[in-house]
Amino acid sequence: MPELPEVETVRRDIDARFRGRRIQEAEATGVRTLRRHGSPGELVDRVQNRELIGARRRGKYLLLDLDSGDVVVVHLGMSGQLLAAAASDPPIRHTHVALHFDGGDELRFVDPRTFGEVFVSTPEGPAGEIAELAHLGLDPLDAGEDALAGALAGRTTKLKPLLMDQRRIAGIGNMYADEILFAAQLRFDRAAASLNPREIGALHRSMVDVLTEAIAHRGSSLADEQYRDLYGQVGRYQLRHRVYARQGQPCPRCATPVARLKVAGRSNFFCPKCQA
DNA sequence: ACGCCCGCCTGTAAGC
DNA sequence: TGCTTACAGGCGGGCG
Repeated sequence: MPELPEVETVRRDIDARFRGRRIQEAEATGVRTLRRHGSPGELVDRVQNRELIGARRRGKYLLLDLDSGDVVVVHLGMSGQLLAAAASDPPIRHTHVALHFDGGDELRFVDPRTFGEVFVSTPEGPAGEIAELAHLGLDPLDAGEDALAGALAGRTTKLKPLLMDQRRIAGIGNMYADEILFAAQLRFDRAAASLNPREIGALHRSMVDVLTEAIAHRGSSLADEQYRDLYGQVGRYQLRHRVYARQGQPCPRCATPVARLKVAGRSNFFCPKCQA
């Protein structure tokens, strides 16, 4: 599922390919994808004849800045893809939005499971805050160790749910949470407030290292997942996963079989020996 | 106010 | 072999 590294990979590719180009025409057909709008036509009206001036990221959200000041906000959800296509390419099933750029190519939002969404927003205030994203917490790549310690302090929740709580830290999902916790040698069900300073340091270092490495390898694509980059290519970081979806395989640190434990219907992968 | 759980959704794969 | 069922999980909302 697309998390921070996948969204960042797509962001960089969109910025490189479409920045400075004008959206000549837009098609929006996915009612559920455009659920924040009264009708899909609202999005069409606000993006047509606008120039894309850059792509930013906030957590797992992709922000496409237009020359009107509006921002097209995209969340890939579980199965969303943003794909560059030529106008002559055949249509793809589950395409909910298509932006046709000058020069003939297009950007398609494809999402079978429709957990993702697309909407246009007008930033507010001097900082350009997007009201719909105001709930998002720290970006893991910007936050220092002190900020992470602050997010953990006094929390009664367990460590992994906190890492995945977008209001605290924005961009980490189930897959990278497990990889980060393995790197930090911490169990998913540790009480968040129980970490000592050394453990907080390890968690911070692991969070930055894992996410940075994953971006460098263009994200993770798994067999049962849908992630593809802007050009339809899979990522490579799944080849470096150490615990996620690797139950029964040897821990790369101590060779103990990786465990899988379902809690509240969600899978947790970890080394029962290395992580405490 | 916070923690926790459910339902949304469809392609894939396991199971009978 | 073919059909049914379980599973994957981010997020919003409801509940306690």
